[in-house]
Amino acid sequence: MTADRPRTLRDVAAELGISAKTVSNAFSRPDQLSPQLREQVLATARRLGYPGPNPLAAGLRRGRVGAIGVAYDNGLSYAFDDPVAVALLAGVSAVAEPAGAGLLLIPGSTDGRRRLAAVSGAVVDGLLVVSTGDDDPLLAAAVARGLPLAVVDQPRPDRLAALGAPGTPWVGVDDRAAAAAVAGHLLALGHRRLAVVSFGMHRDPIRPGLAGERVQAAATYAVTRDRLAGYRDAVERAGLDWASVPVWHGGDSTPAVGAAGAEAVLATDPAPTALLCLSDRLAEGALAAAAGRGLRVPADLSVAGFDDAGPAAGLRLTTVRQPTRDKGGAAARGLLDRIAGRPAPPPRVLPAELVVRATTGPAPVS
Amino acid sequence: MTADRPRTLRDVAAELGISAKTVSNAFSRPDQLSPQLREQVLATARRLGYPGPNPLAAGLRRGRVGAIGVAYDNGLSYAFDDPVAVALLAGVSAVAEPAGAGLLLIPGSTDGRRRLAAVSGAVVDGLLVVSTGDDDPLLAAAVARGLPLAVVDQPRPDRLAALGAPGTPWVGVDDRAAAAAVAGHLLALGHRRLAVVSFGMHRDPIRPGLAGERVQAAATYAVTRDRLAGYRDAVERAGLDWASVPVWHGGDSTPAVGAAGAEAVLATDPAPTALLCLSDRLAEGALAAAAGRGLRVPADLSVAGFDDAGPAAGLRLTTVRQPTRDKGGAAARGLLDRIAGRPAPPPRVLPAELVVRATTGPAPVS
DNA sequence: CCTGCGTGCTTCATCGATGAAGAAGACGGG
DNA sequence: CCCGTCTTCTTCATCGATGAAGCACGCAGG
Repeated sequence: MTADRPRTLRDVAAELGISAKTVSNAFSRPDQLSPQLREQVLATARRLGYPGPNPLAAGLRRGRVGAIGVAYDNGLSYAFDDPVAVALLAGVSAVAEPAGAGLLLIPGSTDGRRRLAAVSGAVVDGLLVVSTGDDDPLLAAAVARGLPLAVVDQPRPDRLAALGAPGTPWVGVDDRAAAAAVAGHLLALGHRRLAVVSFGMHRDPIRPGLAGERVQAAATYAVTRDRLAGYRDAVERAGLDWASVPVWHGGDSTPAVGAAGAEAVLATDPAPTALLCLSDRLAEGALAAAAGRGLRVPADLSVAGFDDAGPAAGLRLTTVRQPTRDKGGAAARGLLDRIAGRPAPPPRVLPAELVVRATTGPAPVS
Repeated sequence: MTADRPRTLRDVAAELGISAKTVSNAFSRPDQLSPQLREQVLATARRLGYPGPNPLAAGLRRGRVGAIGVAYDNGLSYAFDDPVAVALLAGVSAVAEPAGAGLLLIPGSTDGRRRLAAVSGAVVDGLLVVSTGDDDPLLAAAVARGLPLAVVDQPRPDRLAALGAPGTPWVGVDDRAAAAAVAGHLLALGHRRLAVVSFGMHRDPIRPGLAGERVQAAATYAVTRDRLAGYRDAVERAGLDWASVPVWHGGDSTPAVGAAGAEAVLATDPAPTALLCLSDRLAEGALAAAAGRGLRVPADLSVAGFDDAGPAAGLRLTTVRQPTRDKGGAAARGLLDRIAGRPAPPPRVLPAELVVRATTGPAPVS
């Protein structure tokens, strides 16, 4: 039996009585040695069961490993359940794959320490940070790595500069304008009693409930903040008082949370005639809650979402279409540019548009 | 200005006049030095902008990088579009994440060389190979790495043993029995003219069309082979001739391919009254094709899928429910076991069950 | 015949960290 | 007062490869 210790370059070199470097060249730089010797080296490698240069060692020496890391605000497991996250990853991989780059999905964790350790310890050439809060230490850890970085959605470019990462490729949409558009749509339909169902405003878990203006302004998620600001813009433009609009916020962007939020705001008095949900998944839950209460949509209640992902079309949901896939692609491209030493592209605001479907209609004549 | 060269352990050590090893310990083994010194080290590290031990170098020395690789038969980009693949990844990540392991999605490529290079060069502690053909060099490359391995669906355990990887954790379902169950269901409904719409039988792209028994038997995808064998079992058990059942095969598992396949088999004479699709996505396309032809489902045509993933429930599709997510989870667990040096779990056949919904019904009385 | 250059291979240092083993001082027990 | 043990830190070798530079040889040109 042969020794079962993993083989190295030196083993192959020793077997043939040549230098290790030549064996290395046989694998990595075929032009550096004669074809005959190369064949001989490869044959010997096969015979000895040498799997080719250890990528880890090669990576250390070369300073490249051929992978980009994706750090997601929430955990991975959550990411795969969220159509928006999946679409984003699809966009990232569509760009990374042809470039030959692997995608390292960095594990999240409820334990903050481990969460950061995963970022610090990721074996990658660059990091793609997706949608984190303004003060998330995850981002600080990413910046600390000193690796090329790219950011999707949040924090915003100005915040990135403040965090010591100016010139970081950034991709997002104009959340504020888009939110104003949906709200404006509902107001134009005659709705005067709106309510908002939002996901979390801060990373830290909160007790779900109504959020006053103070809480809203203090939201560390820029996306949340801006969408709320957009709703507010439209509401005030219509001459209404933002303070009279109940804004409920819960945890993650899931149907369950959306349902809970809808229940909560529908219980307020006077009851709203239209719900502005910060995501389609929340809207999905809101629709379920409405159905549970026997409310007809849109006759009794209008519901609007945000994202236009996953089942939005199937639910005939009025929402904002975000080019989620493109966001991933553009961010990946920006990151790969930085890795290759090319200049960082400027922050990129992709278009978002209102998509009116069947879940919004004229306000009921109460 | 400080020099912008990345800092290393030695820089920090030199700054404090202590050994590099002590700095290393400050980060990795806090119990090995006094708390005061540790604080001092960390503070100095912060001050110098040292991002903590280089994961690559640490990985090389330790022989661990904290990530598992996922190699998918088709490319990544495709994977994110396929609900089955996404569910599988969700299962994998649900297990990997709490274990603190990252998920490296290995890029595919149309270029065979690069495809293999990506596997050979992946910086991981183990490889999860998902659903490859029996003779796919990808698998050989994975085996050659000498890393812990786990396989989902195919190749089957016997084939793995033949490839020099006996004892590899394997997870799948009994495709043959499950396929026999769907086909049996249709036969019990009185259908006598069945047709099959299949995805590819080999990795190499083929011209879509009808596949004779010879081609079927030569399929290098074990899953395809077994599902066809299952259909055949049921057909012959019902006293029918398998050779009279048109079996169409195309490329990927997509609605477009399914629609093309449905068109093709519906054009045969006598036209089938029931379609057996090898996946839900194919079935999705088949339903669209049927609608396009003005066929009522299931009055005029019954359609059955396989997987019970994604929109199957929404489409009210009769199908086979596979525990896709659990497959991913079990495979990941098996792989992590191997990485941790624990014995490999035996091959695991998870349950699959027929789910009858609204797309299958009694054969039309022609 | 000498110079100059390209080919093919080697030597050496290095990438950045960590395991194993060891030394210096502190401390407690007999 | 001495010895053993613990704590705290150090030294040394090593993980497996590759960039840079160098050496030897062959061949063409003057």
